[in-house]
Amino acid sequence: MNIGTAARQSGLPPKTIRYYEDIGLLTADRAANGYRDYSNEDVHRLRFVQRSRSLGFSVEECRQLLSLYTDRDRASADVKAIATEKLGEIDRKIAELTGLRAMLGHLVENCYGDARPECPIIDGLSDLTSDH
Amino acid sequence: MNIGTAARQSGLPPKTIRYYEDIGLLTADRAANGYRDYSNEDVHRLRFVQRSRSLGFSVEECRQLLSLYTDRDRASADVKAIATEKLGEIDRKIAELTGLRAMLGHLVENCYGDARPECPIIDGLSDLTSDH
DNA sequence: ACTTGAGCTTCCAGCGGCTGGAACCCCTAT
DNA sequence: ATAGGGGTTCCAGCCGCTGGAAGCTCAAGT
Repeated sequence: MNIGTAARQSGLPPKTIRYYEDIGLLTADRAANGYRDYSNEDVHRLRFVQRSRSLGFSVEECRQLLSLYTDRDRASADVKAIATEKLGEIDRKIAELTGLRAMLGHLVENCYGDARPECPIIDGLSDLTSDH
Repeated sequence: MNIGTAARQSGLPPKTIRYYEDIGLLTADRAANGYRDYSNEDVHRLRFVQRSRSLGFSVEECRQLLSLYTDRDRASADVKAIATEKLGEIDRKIAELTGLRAMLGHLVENCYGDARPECPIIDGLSDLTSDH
């Protein structure tokens, strides 16, 4: 199967698949004409990476997960450790964004948003400690 | 005031301040010896950018906000429009992360995390549609 | 048989937002 | 005089792609 088909089936753009090969994440066979040739198993791995990426794993983490995915004898604890760590990161990001949201939301709420120059948002960005 | 002092007072690393000057976000005077020379007003602007960045505004948005900040006659509606748009982005990000958190959390919860190779996380990454 | 157009190949460059490092200059204290 | 801790420039690299150019190959239509 050519890269375009593999792309459609995995949900990854061809460019990205080539990039993954470039960085040694996933390799593919080559057909006689030099085209990359993907097996169904290759497509499974591509989908696996696509999903892992969309769940917030970095490419390096995907590399680890992929080797755990391939190693049928790995301990589930190894996988869980990576996933749990990522869960913590996601939680931290959510907390951070929630804090930002509260702060920015507060500023926006207090801004009349009319033609006048008085603007609590600008004032707030100038000095977040004071009361707006 | 030298760049190091401005850095300490604004909360931005000197490298970042030079970078901002490079991309034309904030310029500084030069002293006779060629050193950048920051006024208190410059430091205010640096802090303003630092805060805007930390609230999730892109550098380009900071450029807009900065010109609104500098323009004492601007309408607060202009500022509010940018901030409200950003608020929407933050909300979308939070929603996305919350979804990820739920999915990954579900996978992690169902994984024993022991020495056995059975692993719902790996299975889930292989095929998110099936039941784990 | 020839052309067209889609799809494949490689390689190089650039995005955003810094950050590290090299090589050099300047200022102050000892 | 010298040592250090500033400052200056410029170039390169991080991550994870993405766009584009130039050139192949293949299948379909005329």
